[in-house]
Amino acid sequence: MPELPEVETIRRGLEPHLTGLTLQSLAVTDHKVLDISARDGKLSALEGQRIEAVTRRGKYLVVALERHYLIFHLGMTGQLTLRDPARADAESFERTLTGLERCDQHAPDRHTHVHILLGDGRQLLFRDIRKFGRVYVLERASEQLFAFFRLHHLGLEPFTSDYNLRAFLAAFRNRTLRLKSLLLNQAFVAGVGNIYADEALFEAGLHPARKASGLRRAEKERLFSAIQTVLERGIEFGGTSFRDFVNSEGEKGANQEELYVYGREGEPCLKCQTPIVKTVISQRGTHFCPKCQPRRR
DNA sequence: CGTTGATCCTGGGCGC
DNA sequence: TGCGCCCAGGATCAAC
Repeated sequence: MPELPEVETIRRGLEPHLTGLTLQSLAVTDHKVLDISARDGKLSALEGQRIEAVTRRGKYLVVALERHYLIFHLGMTGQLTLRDPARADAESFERTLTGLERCDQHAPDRHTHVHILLGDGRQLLFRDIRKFGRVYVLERASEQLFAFFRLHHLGLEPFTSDYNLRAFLAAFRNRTLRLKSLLLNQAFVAGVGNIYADEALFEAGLHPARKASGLRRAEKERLFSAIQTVLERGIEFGGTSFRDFVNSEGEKGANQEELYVYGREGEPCLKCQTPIVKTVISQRGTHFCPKCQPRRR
């Protein structure tokens, strides 16, 4: 679920609340989600540090403390929510709602693996049903973050000067795989996952099974723009909530209503009415319009 | 070096 | 109602 637009939505939700607050205490209840290098007691060193910034690179969310970085990757089902125990609906997660009552907060449950208590009494909770998510702790020395991103093979970062046509074209070098696989590779463009890969290929009018090596320059240029377009739209609509994604307030996004191909198998293409086709490419469900995205150019 | 496929988890939906 | 099976938005690493 959480691809760049979802992580950015969470980041924007957290940043104004977290910046300036103190991380009072941190408890990890399932150490599987904790990166091995952080399991040696480095955690207590975080307590008492002030939160200076909340940033993002690809699908990684970075909380910059005074002397450390606390990094979250949400995997497939990860959720990072801000909870105010003093709020009226704080406990409603655990009881039956009636009438117009709403519950936008997640009370901790058996899937909540990291509990962070903040200086103002609120909590930052990391919850992840499938446990594919990870939490990393780095010392905040120069180059540490850069090395972390290099270790995780992160490629071009959309919406930065990093993401320019020259670099994009260069990233096609020695690539023979299919377009869908290329887009899922974080070493190509960081932050694109299964949903936005399908949407970007539709936006660019490119068949997902075409080889990266077979694209003309004009087609690469279309893909370059399309990736930005679909990510931008995803952020604008607050992320895509198919199953698990919620923002930092526990609310669903609206981008699932704006998708052209993902999850629309058999439904008419919104541009040409041709039924959307679903196949499997590199073990991932792949959706496309056979008419708008022809196999041969 | 690039690419492919298996694998880590849990829960929901579906068919029987 | 219950059970088994398949599916799910990600990243890594062994093997080719």
